[in-house]
Amino acid sequence: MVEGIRVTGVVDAVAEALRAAAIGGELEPDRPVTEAWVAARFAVARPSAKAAIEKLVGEGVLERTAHRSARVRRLDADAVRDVYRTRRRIESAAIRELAGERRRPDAAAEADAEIAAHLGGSSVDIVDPDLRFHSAIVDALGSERTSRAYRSLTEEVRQCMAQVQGRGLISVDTILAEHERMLELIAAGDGEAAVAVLAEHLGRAEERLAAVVATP
Amino acid sequence: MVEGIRVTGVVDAVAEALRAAAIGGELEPDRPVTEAWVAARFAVARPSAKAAIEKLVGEGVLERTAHRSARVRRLDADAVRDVYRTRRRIESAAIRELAGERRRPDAAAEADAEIAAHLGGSSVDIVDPDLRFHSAIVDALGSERTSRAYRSLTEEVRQCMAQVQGRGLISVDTILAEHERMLELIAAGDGEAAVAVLAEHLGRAEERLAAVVATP
DNA sequence: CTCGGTATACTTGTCTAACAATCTGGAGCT
DNA sequence: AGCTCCAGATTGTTAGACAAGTATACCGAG
Repeated sequence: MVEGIRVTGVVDAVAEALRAAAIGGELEPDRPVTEAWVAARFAVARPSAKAAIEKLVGEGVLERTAHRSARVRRLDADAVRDVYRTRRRIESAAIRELAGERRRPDAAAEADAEIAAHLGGSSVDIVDPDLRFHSAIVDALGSERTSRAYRSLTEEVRQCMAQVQGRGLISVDTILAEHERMLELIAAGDGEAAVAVLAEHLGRAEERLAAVVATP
Repeated sequence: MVEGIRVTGVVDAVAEALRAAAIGGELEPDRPVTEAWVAARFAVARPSAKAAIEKLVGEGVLERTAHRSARVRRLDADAVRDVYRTRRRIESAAIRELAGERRRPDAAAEADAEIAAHLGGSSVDIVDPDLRFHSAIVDALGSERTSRAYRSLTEEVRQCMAQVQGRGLISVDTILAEHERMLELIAAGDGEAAVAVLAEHLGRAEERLAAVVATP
């Protein structure tokens, strides 16, 4: 049995631990994740391990074909591009709506403050607050379904970051400057300009990551 | 065992049949869907029924709390609004991109032709081609993740249609006219105007459905 | 008559055990 | 060398069992 408090159940606990291992990079891609291995690793029965694996397959964290072992999905350049373009679509819509009401998302500003604390440091440390900034913009819409769609994208980004291990990142200064510019434009009601900054912001990250992912 | 060809497996077949029953309205909301009932209904073992139910819970078709029976989710006015606003966000982004390249989605025009065949008929018959029209616009982006996000929304719309049973629908003429206007504007490269038509188009449907769902 | 606590029935959660179906990789043969 | 076939490994499915939790019905007290 897995350690810790059992709020939900064995299957969810195992799924959570497995997800953390997958997006954290502890499980390298293409390594088979068999039901037996998961069962032994977390000391649960095989059906429980199976259920946890199937849950993650449903979420897209793992991939599997019939009668084959599951494996951590390896993101290629096309997948990275698709993730970032979908991010841009959702986030652009959010920005336009927020700018239309001149509504500045406070949670995004707080995430920016955390990024500012790492000025001059490594960009790896700001992956989390950066994603929190972008998620805050989307969450400001108060739309359960829009946020859910965006969340699955951020998890893929996190997994991608673990895969490239800090290569191809953009300087903290640039990220922070563009974030603040976007917030200013939203507060000023200029949605189109804010969307343009976002397109530049995400487009550059897309290019960098796609290039790095393609060259191991 | 469920009838038909087993391409994938028992669990997927049962899940598919259950999903069809849920979004088709055969399973009314709030009616408990127990594992034992599903197992008996499709002549499978309880673990298989359990897996199928959990798959649908993961997709959001069914909802369940611990140790309680699963049930078909009942959509309320807030849920309908959230679905339609999220649809608008994704579809607006798609329209802007397509209009930017003056790229007219052919599959959407084909769906419109099918709608035209029902002119003067009941709006219930065009639910499918109407959703196909909108999906075609999104699918024209060629983005796996964007399409997947939109697909889950269309399934919720379908379920909602089964729930309201044809009340509060909009005339076929109006729908078709707005569809064709959107395609024209996309081909002309006027994305903003096309988005405005879409907002009107979906906004009206949102209001109608939300009102109908709220009054049983 | 109403309220509250208990007990029971129902449902899900988890595990053990087993066998069938299928895929992979290598041994052996041509 | 290339192909075939077999054995091992892994998943797919089922059966049965017991534990754990929730909701509801029932009964007694006020």
